Amino acid sequence: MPELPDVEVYRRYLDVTSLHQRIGQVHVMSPSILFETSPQGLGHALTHHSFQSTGRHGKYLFIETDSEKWLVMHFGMTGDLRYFKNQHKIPDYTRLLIDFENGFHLAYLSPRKLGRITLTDSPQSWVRENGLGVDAFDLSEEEFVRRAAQRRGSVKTWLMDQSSIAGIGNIYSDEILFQAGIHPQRSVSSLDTADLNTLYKAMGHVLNAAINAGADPGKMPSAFLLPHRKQGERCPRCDTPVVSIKTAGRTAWYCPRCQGT
DNA sequence: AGGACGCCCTGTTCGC
DNA sequence: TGCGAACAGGGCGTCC
Repeated sequence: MPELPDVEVYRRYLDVTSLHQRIGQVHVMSPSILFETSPQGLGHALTHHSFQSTGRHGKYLFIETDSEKWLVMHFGMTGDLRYFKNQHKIPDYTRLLIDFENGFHLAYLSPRKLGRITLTDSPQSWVRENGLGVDAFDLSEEEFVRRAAQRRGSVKTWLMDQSSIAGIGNIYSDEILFQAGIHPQRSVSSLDTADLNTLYKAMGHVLNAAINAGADPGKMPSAFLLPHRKQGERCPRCDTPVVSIKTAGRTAWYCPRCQGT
């Protein structure tokens, strides 16, 4: 789930559940998810401190503490956050568990352990040092067009390139291209001004709509391709069977009629 | 530079 | 029904 809309939903969830509460113990169930820190490092940064605010850049979630450190979370291909009271029912695949002194807990879930957690002093520096591009929501149309002009290769690969635009993954790149009526393997250089304008608008529309749907596939607008990304499904717009191709190491789903061939 | 590919993990789905 | 293979919404390194 964890592309920009999903991570934004997690961020808002943290805001309404986990801020300004004194943290007790921190349990690292799977140390392999940590990088550039250790269970001790996490404990030192969090225990007896509290979360103050949250931020997001692309698919990364940043949580400010009152210990000078920010917690950085990434969810890989699968992941979730869960705030709950009953300690006897720790969710499956909990890799990090944070106890609050009010009796509640925050669990970071990562079934495939492809998620990563670390600490940083500054999200801005961290984003820069890790080569992330501009967040998809902070990208103006002018900058979008400028970047397109410098880009070669396929449009889907570009949308998914975190060092160019941060936040868009396989699912939402498919959705944006579907809404824009552009084939995933079109080269960026073949897009004219009108195409880029359509694509930019589709990007904003898709990401906003997905967040408003709580990033829940079942609540997406009916004109979305997202729930139909599988064999035997049909285009929600023209009823043509959807097809898939392998590209950029991922499976792209699209409508051969609405998006060309 | 772009893209294909293997790999990291493990649960779910597919195909025979 | 059963079982192994293929696949899954990410990202990194390597090779061409």
